Amino acid sequence: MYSQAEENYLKTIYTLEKEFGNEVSTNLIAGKIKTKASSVTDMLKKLANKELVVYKKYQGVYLTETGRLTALKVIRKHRLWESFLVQKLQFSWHEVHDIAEQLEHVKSEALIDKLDAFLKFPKLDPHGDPIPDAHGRTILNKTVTITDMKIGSAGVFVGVRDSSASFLKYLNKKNLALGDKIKVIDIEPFDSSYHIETKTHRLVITSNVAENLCLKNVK
Amino acid sequence: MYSQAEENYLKTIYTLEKEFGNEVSTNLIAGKIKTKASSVTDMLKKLANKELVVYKKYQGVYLTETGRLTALKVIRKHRLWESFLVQKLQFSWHEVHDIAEQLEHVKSEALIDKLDAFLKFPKLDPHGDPIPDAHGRTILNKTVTITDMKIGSAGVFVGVRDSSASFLKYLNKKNLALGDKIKVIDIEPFDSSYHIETKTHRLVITSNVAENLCLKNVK
DNA sequence: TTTAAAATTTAGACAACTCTAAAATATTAT
DNA sequence: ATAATATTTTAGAGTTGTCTAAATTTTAAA
Repeated sequence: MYSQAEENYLKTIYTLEKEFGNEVSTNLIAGKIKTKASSVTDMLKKLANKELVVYKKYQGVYLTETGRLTALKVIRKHRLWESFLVQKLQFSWHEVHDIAEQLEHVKSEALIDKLDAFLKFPKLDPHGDPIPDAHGRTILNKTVTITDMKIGSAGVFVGVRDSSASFLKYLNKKNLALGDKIKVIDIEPFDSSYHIETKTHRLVITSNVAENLCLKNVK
Repeated sequence: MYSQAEENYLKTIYTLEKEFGNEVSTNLIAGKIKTKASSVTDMLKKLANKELVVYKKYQGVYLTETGRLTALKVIRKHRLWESFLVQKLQFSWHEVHDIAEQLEHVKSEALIDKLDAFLKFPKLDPHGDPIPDAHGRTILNKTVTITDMKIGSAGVFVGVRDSSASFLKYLNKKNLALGDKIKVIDIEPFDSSYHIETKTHRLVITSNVAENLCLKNVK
């Protein structure tokens, strides 16, 4: 069994590897986890001793197979709990992260399997991120951001790149929700803002917003 | 916010006060929490500094009003999670304690209130113990154990004194479940065993078992 | 290619919680 | 009432995870 701190580091390294490629630097981890670089170094040594990461001084780390699987298990728990909070307890999607951050460390295989069944084995969490199964496998989730789309094309809004509470609140305010069909009406060359349309309304979003909205089945 | 360790001590002191009366001794706590007496002493000083308990050297502790309320909040969380695990996730009542022991430390008022609503504001947990409301209040739960009953009397099985997994498994095996109507058929004077009857079957239980079954509405 | 800046690691310390062993206090049994 | 025993506390130390400040290594720039 791993400690909460260890699990958090593994999860962080996993997501940073995905985002920035293979070797993850000390400072990058420190930034994400809001701790000091020296603390990160200490922990990386511990994780390396347990063969969860490969660590060479001054050269960053990457996960071993065991480390990757452990990270995926934590992510699985996090996303299942987020799904539970939104679907069953009626939380809004911007409120669930901090709570799931705690729930993900509860130790019990049976618990998470039963939760999975209770939720009818969801494949995506409330932010559109894929939920790994018990073996760490996820469905392919081929998505595209609005900045990749042409004028006139449309797709289904299935996820966000930025899942900060402030961004999610913005989406709530603008009445954009997962599952909505979104069509690109026009792109303003001057400031690269996007004119988009849903079933119920039209609006203008900045490119900043556009590159954080993930769509599927774009045609 | 209090640490997990602090919360566990408060909860333990609360239940020991209920069971053994007001001043709780160091050793009693150590036994319950499976730690050493010296560790308990250290923690009692900390809790006393925070005015959660009143502690005098060599004389045990008792909870202050704040301490009692804090303990009740933890107990509320524990029992709500146990209810969730049994009612929604189909756990059996002997499996839920250790998991609830972890879940009870998750910090979020909103979470526990929404969980309460999701479960339709249950008043008793799966073991028949009362669930405190947000203000620490519980329903009166006047029960009687079988050893207090006369031959021929009957009542509804609503709780257990001993909620160890082994006892709960025993009850499962003997097909005794909360809500069952139980009638005392006979008491054997020789070994004080009890002959009891439910809607579906009759059985003999030792006095040891009898004094751990709580019944309500006994007539 | 040497220097300046940035990133990383080491050394030493601290906080929370635990432990063992020894000392102090309380309880009990004679 | 005193001795023996049990309980509780203190002192000192270990573990995990964090921090600051200083030293080291890498990277980027002149």
